[in-house]
Amino acid sequence: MAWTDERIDDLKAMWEKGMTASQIAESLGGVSRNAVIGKAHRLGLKSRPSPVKAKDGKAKKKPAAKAKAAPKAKAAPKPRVAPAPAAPPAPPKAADPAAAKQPAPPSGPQYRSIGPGGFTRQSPADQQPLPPAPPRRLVPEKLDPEYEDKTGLLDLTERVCKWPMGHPGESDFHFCGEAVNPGFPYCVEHCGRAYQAQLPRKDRRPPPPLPFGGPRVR
DNA sequence: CCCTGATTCGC
DNA sequence: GCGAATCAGG
Repeated sequence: MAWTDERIDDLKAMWEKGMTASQIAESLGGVSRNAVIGKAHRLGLKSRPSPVKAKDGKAKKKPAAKAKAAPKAKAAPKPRVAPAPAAPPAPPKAADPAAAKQPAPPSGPQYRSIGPGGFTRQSPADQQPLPPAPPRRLVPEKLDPEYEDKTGLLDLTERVCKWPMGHPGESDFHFCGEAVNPGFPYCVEHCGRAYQAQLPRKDRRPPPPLPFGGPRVR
């Protein structure tokens, strides 16, 4: 992402407004916190309460060219930004009383596998058919105070589980909010639901019929 | 751990 | 010029 005049103006305004580099980076989009800080300094915007002391005078030696040439020795420098999961999130299931009880102990073959984050994929035998979507409300109803402290849209960060609970627009809609399985958008439990093991093709059962013969059109 | 800003230096 | 990597304090 290039630093257009417009983005630079936004950066300046936000920086001077006291927003943190992270907030600015998120707001601008397409740049990291480091990029924002680096740019701010290049623009001469510096100086803000920094947690790091400005050690002066003595012994402020940088370890100099330390390791900069050398660290390439590290075979796998881990990228700071985790790649987005290839698989898009599976559609969340509604809170369904019937689904609360686990199915009887599996009598059929079990297909399980371990996901890349170490979670156990849900066996197809355990998979619940998606219940039909309830009627949707287009405008959120008034927020139920009971859910005010639940994880809402604005509470989502890279490290909380983004698995939706309930339905958007309803008063009890919120997100799981547990600590994520590192590198994934969901907690371990919900990774197991989002990334599911596949049956061998030949054994695959046809998908349940879609309600009223087709996807909804909005 | 999480956050923060500062700095360096390969590109 | 850019920003990832790193540092260092809270």
